[in-house]
Amino acid sequence: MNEVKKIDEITHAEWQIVRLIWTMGASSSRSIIDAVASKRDWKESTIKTLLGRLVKKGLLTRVKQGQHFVYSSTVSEQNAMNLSAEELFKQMCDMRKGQTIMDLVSQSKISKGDINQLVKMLNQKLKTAPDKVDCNCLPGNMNMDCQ
Amino acid sequence: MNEVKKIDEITHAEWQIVRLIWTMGASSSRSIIDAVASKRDWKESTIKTLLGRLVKKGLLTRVKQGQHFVYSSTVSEQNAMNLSAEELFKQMCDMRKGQTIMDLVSQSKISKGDINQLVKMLNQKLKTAPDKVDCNCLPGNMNMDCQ
DNA sequence: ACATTTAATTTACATCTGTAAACTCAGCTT
DNA sequence: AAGCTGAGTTTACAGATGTAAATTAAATGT
Repeated sequence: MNEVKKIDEITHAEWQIVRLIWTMGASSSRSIIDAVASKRDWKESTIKTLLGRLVKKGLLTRVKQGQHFVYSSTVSEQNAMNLSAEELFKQMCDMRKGQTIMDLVSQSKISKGDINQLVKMLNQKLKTAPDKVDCNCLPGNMNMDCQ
Repeated sequence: MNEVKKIDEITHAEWQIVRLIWTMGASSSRSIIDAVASKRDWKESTIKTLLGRLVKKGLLTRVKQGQHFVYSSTVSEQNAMNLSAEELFKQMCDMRKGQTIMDLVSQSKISKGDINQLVKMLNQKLKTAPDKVDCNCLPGNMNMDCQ
């Protein structure tokens, strides 16, 4: 059930674009350009280049819709977010991930519902949690597999 | 009290290097090269280039120690991890961060101590948590400020 | 049909990344 | 003193990224 295609790294500039598409749903380059341009002053060209690259990366697909194309994303926003976060975490020290998660929790707006789920999951996790997680930053146990 | 210098993005290759330094403490390029080479088959040159770039980025400093240099990091590992995670989160949709944190929690080894802290913080946070966090992916409320 | 508008494709170009060879300079050997 | 060594510096080079102008092709107006 985990049909998670390995997402090619999403760059800063690209996030701006895909987020719009996730939220607006399938869209023409026109509406994307307008949406982006209203906030970021990127030239049309720039946005088109980005759209092209995203298609090439496989993060977006497009279908001819009359004269222009309609772009839609191939991965859900939640999936992309999770994968990107996991990707970042993979290259960091195991021992300190708990604290980094603390930091994220403290900095993020989280709904009551999500908080409750989190607490539930954590309590579950607590049952089998180790007293201490070892640092894995030295070669041999380092995750150098990423990338 | 938050003397957090804005960390220049740390790249994949660079993480490998800094993690060693964080763990081994101040080290000569020799020991870094040996440590890395034992796992990754990067040429000495490569590692030297990376060290140089890290110094230029301000993530490492070095002091002449006899004939060679000793490198040490200017930011703590925890700090770097937190900032990098925050950086990534900044460009993502507010509404779904809770779930992404869930995902991270589910994928990460976390010690009992950290879990307890997390639960505590979450329970605290619950008191003032919103029922729903709004999506901020459309221009106007999107965080396009990053970078 | 011809000019104009729109959209997509190609080309551009500086900087950053991954990866490394070549070169240089201060000591160490002999 | 002359060469070897270890460590740092410079140069290299392809692919990724941010940013966009130029070009081509299709659609529409008149």
